[in-house]
Amino acid sequence: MKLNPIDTSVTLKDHIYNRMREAILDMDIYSDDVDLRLDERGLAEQLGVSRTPLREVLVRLEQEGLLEVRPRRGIFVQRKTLSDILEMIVAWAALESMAARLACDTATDRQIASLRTIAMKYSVSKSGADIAEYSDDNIRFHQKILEISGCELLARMAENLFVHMHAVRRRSMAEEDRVPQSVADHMEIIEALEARDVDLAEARVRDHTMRLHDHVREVWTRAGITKNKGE
Amino acid sequence: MKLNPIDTSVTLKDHIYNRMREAILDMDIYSDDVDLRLDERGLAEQLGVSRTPLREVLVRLEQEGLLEVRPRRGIFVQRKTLSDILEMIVAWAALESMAARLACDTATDRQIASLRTIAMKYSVSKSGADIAEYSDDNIRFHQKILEISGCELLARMAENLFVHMHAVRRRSMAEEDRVPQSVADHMEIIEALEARDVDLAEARVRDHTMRLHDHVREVWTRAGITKNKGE
DNA sequence: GTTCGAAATCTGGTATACCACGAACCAGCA
DNA sequence: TGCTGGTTCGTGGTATACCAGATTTCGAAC
Repeated sequence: MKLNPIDTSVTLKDHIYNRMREAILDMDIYSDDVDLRLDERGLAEQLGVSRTPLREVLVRLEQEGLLEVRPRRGIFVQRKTLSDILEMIVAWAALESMAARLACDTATDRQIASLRTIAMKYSVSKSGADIAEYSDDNIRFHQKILEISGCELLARMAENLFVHMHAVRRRSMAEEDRVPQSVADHMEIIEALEARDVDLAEARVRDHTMRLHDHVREVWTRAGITKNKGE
Repeated sequence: MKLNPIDTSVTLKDHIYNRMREAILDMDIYSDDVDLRLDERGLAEQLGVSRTPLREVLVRLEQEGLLEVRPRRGIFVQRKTLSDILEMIVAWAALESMAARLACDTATDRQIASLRTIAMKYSVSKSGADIAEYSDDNIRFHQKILEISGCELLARMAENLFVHMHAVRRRSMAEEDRVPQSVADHMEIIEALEARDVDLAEARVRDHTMRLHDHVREVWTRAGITKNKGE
């Protein structure tokens, strides 16, 4: 007989955190008619827990930049401004380009090969693939680079940034016509990694991400979203 | 008569946070005989507050990597492993080298000149200056680069990393003989920025920080601190 | 009809009490 | 003496109650 230890470390707080995070990310926070205000007591009741653990979760979500707690005023889901988004992409580029450098030195051939598996998926079937699916694989590709860098901190920090990209996607960040370019970029990145060319790999990763940066700025600005409140 | 509005947004929690953070950073967490365990009730009593706001602060400090809360076990100040420290320096290098790129494009001549002010201070009087003081100015120099990049997020993320460098300093990270090299590096960085040479500035910032990385690895390893528990 | 202000009410902030898990201790047995 | 199992105590986790600032509402005065 064999028993696996039951995981008692998963506390109520963790469940609340996951639920809340999920719920927030699922919100269409840029729609005109959403209510960004959250009712602490109401949430606690919905979740069937008291305010105390909920509040600790809120503190955490606030630090991650998903919420804003205004004392005596209310708790609000944070709308990212264009400027916020752009800064996050810059930081992302910084982290991932460094990861590419490290990967050149430390990643195994097998690990680099695993990138191909992800990237190839769409070089062949890109025609019928829908954007959402590509977007997921795209993120996965970038996460993989961070992973094979061997630097967990870089990966973790980038992960926190990726979270906020969910909302951006809704605003038509990834149009269909960008997919071929993106796929091509990925291939070039892989080649640089395979060649163990530190500077080239860094540059290609950075440029790739910064292209997204410029694109987002273009699209959002064109859509007239320049004000700070989102729209 | 003019009255500034009293800042009601500074809540009790903020005070607790500052106190706690200060106290933790002041601890010599690598000494053999320190007690890394914190008593929640005891702290609350010392601070003269109840456990509730304290706990929210603890959640925050945990997320910042200063504490570790083990359910039903206790709250512990986190000792950074050598590997943790090295990863933080890598991430720092990533963020700051990107900041240098941005600064080349966007910083004003005046802003770059302000770097000289900080850097020069020790090129002339480095003889009698004590390490702690240099270390502070060193951090200030790097913060300034992040600041003039114009990207607040980069600066904020780096700031979170710098926090953890306090403890590192205690472990003789900044020996006297490294100061001249450091000062020289700073000057070269400034020159690259003045020349608006994006790639060169990035490389010099990165290399400078990675030299620290290698140095720390050297020193800690030589001291026999390879185990995960600190020592 | 408009404006001003007081009171009711809603919100997050804080304090307190209770609960469940874990660790340490101790008694009883082999 | 050494091991086992149960009890106790200490810890963090959770629930609840109360507090104070902020907002809203509504009525009285103009």
